[in-house]
Amino acid sequence: MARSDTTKKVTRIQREKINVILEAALEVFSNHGFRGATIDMIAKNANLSKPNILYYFDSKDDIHSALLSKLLEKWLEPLKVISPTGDPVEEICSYVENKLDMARMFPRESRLFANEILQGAPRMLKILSGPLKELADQKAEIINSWVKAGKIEPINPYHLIFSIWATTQHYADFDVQIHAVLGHKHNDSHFNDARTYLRLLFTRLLEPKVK
Amino acid sequence: MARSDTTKKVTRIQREKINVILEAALEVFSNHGFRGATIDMIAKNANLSKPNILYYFDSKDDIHSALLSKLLEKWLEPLKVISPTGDPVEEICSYVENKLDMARMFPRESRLFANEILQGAPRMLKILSGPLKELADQKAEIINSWVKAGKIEPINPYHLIFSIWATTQHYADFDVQIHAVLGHKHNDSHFNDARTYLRLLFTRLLEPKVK
DNA sequence: TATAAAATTTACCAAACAGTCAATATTTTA
DNA sequence: TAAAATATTGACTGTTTGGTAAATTTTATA
Repeated sequence: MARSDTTKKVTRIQREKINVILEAALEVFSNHGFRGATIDMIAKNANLSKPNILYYFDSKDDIHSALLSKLLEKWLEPLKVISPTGDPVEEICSYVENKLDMARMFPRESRLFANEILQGAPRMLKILSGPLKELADQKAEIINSWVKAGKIEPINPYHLIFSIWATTQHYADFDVQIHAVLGHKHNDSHFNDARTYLRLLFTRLLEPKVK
Repeated sequence: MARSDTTKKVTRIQREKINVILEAALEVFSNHGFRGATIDMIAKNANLSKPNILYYFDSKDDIHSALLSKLLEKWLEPLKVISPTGDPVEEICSYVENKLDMARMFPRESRLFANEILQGAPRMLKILSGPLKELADQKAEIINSWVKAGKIEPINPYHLIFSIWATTQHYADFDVQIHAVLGHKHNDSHFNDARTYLRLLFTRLLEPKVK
């Protein structure tokens, strides 16, 4: 068991080094996937020796799990914020913008997530069919109530959610492709266009047609 | 150099075994990524021995490359089909449906692609910024001409294309998540809902508003 | 500042893995 | 059907990698 897992109090050094390791691991795992990452790569990135890494974490798996659970809360937060009392179209568009902001500001987290799902989510299946599903169900119900009240056009709420996830995370996960197609490198300027485009996309979808 | 690469003619057995190997490799690479896959896994899947695999392909890399280049043509085909002379909204919606069909029928190919892009496309960058960019540029121009002619509402053509890629491939790449959230397993029934939803999404976006 | 606790490192091990090679078996063809 | 070409395999090699153990250094504390 890793030093930091005992019941004894956490030292200053432990706190610092654990953060350094997780930061380095996020970099490595998000760029290479779980199997493509090596403890040595993480160690090099963290300026620590491999055994030193394993002094703080029991195993490679352990580091990866720590990252995933740390990530989850942050990842679900924007969806939680959707409120049944707000203006429907604005609630959805704000959600889209929040997710897009996360893709821009936390692309490594997005790719860590994508890597995990892509490989069949071996370490996350329970979370997906537990907390994530429950949250999605809850928000789908809100969306349905908006449809019933005639506040937005009728749509399938689950597929609406999927399309929001897909379109926003795409800018982080497929970043390389986007830069290749747009033909410019090393800047985020396309995020402005993306925001405008996505707002239009979802506004047109949802806004009730005037009769 | 692998036996099959010589200039001599390809035998029946070579043709058959190469197909068996590529099929097995697609299964393994798409589920585990390049680094997560092993030649042994491919061999087991193909009912061949590891050295036998390496009799037909020089290396693991070689198998992977063969898969990627085989995939590319099939992957770009639906985009090529978009024609400037057709009805704009229908052309786009058909493209969406074709891409969605591919996600349903060739999820492994989609994941192989996603894995590659997610890791920074080390073996595909040139194709992305070459043929893919050119094709995207060409289609973006068509879309722009439709906008100028007032046949569709003004939108950024590149981000339209990105959102089509994102929303359709999502059903293959994030399959596990979708099944977890929808709470049913082992069937494709949600693809019907997805088709309806996506058609609505892009129709509402593009259809010129009656004034 | 002496001692105990925590942190770090050097030198390892064993398993997994990509790839080789020589021997053997099978298929083709003359 | 015999010789030649092709296909397959078992046994192997060197390397990478996750992880360990024991010794050493650094930090905290009494």
